[in-house]
Amino acid sequence: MTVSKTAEKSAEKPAEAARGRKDAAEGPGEALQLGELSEQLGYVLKRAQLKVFENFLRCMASLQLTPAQFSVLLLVEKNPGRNQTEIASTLGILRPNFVAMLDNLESRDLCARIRSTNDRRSHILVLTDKGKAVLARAKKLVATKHEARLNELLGQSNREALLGMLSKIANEF
Amino acid sequence: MTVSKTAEKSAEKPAEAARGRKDAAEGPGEALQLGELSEQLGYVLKRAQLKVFENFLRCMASLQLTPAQFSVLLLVEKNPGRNQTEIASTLGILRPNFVAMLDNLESRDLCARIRSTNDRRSHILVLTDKGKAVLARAKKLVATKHEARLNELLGQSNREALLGMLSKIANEF
DNA sequence: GATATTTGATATGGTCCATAACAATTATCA
DNA sequence: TGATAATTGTTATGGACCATATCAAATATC
Repeated sequence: MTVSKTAEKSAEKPAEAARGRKDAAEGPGEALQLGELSEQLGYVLKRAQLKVFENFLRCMASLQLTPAQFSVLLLVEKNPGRNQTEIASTLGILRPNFVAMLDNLESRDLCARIRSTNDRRSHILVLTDKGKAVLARAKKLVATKHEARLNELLGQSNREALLGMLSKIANEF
Repeated sequence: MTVSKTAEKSAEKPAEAARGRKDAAEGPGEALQLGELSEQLGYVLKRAQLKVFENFLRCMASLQLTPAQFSVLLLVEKNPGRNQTEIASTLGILRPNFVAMLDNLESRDLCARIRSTNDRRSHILVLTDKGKAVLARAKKLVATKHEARLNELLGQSNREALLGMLSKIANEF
């Protein structure tokens, strides 16, 4: 069995795992030198992203929503009446991979596919009432538990600066 | 056939893909609203990370090094004589998954496993001469093509601030 | 009306991540 | 000392995510 979406274990905390065994027996001085690694933006970026997702999953454990699912619900709420192709591609999800994702959300009655009358090929996406309610609760959890923790760690203005720089990288790099 | 590590196509540029088809026929106004999504740190963080890795792979195309492989070479160079468990866990790689990675690097004669004389269970890791040479070239490519581009985009001081905040998240979140 | 395109879907394969289990070796301690 | 436990590298395996090819139905194009 594997840990499902809501992973709790995460099996390897980078720095801590390296220590912890030999140290007790051989003394303190066995920690590896990260060296230039800690200056590599890609490396640190990846590490930070994993931590943030991990925390997001913990905060959302009660609602069982992954970051990707949360983003779909947000986007459908903001843009009701769009079809699968539009929603998927805006999120960078390939259409084939979006099918199973929607199957999941639809089976949990969070969103619904509706055959379009204009174009009977496409499925219009909308949130169900339950979907809207769950999303509302999810937003609150994210705001009070997740983003709040980041503000606490970085400070409000730093957090905004960080967001700005990341957006710049995401859009202009 | 799939595109190997050095992906060039990347199949879905989030925002651009959504437009591009209907637009030409139906006019401009069909872009989806990202809404609160663009304020979600996790979302933007993930997007930025993908862009950075993508650029890294392009810069390293001539050396065929992935970010993960680069990090292994860097760490082994900085900490010669450590065994697989130590190197892997410092990088957050699980030992079983590290085996194939080392098989690859070793088959390309970039690093070598040496049976330890102290503990004949463990394999000491070192860079080969070729490994050192390749790593040196890799560092130059990263500095001149990859990190330079980031400096250009963000500015030196912003880039450092970004790195600091990401480190904080990676270590203290 | 013949041909091409788009949409949602299926099948499939690759990569990465995580767990269980094993043989060889070493550590522990009764 | 010798039985038991723990560690190292490894294999096997399965899940999650990503990417491509292909399909039938519907629509667009010419």
